[in-house]
Amino acid sequence: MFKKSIKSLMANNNHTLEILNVLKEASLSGSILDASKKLNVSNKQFIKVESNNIKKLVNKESSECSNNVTIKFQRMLRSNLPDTIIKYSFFNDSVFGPGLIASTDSGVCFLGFDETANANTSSILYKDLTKRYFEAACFQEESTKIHLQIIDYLKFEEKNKDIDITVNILGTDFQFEVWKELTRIPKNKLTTYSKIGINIAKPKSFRAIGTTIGKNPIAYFIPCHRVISADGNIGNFRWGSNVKMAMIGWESLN
DNA sequence: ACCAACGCCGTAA
DNA sequence: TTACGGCGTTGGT
Repeated sequence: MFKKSIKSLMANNNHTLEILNVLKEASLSGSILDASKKLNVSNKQFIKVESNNIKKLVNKESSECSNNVTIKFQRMLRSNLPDTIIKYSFFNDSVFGPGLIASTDSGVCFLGFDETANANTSSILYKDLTKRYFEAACFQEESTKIHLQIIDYLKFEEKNKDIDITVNILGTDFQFEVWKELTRIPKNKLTTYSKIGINIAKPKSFRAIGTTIGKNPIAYFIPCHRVISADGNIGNFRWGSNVKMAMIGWESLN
């Protein structure tokens, strides 16, 4: 169904709204990630969004659309990690594809996606988790309540559902400052790396902000996908531009 | 403690 | 498109 639309997009010079229409069609058939993959893989242009439309999104007045996600930050100390147990679960059926979620007794410590549908212990996700918290003991545990709740949420079967999540993560002062700032970006709005810098009173730190956002341990809920390049390109994304595009597209529709 | 290298950048040419 | 400045973090001495 959306294959046809994608072809016509390739013929024209596609713009954001057209891309989003394709994503919309795709989401109706339950495969927004597949559509994003096709958009991205077939033509690099498809991840470049047209400047007027992106301007609209970036400069959109907040917040006619409020967040329905509330994040509480619980700081993890590296020195406690040897005594920490981390439980992790793989999942396969979120709107944004397969992924990995992990938590300690105090909160969620990791959430990532893998567009290559390779969510298992040989995946980049598992390597990231175990490298990040290498001192801790990690166990696979599929029935962890918070995991089930979040995996269920990521199917988005219920519209505009509220959710509160406590995250228990490792980071420097600067990193926490940046990640907290991300949670202040309203849903359905985009911003840029440099604007984040201005907001945290470090206007020249945009390069470091990119690095920090790339280390965001909790994908989607700490919404690093809402940050794009100042030139209107969608920018990079640790879990792949396809997933980023899918998230932006999804939020613009919901 | 020091320094080099790196990364979801920005912008000038 | 390319090049380079600038900024925190990291991993090597």
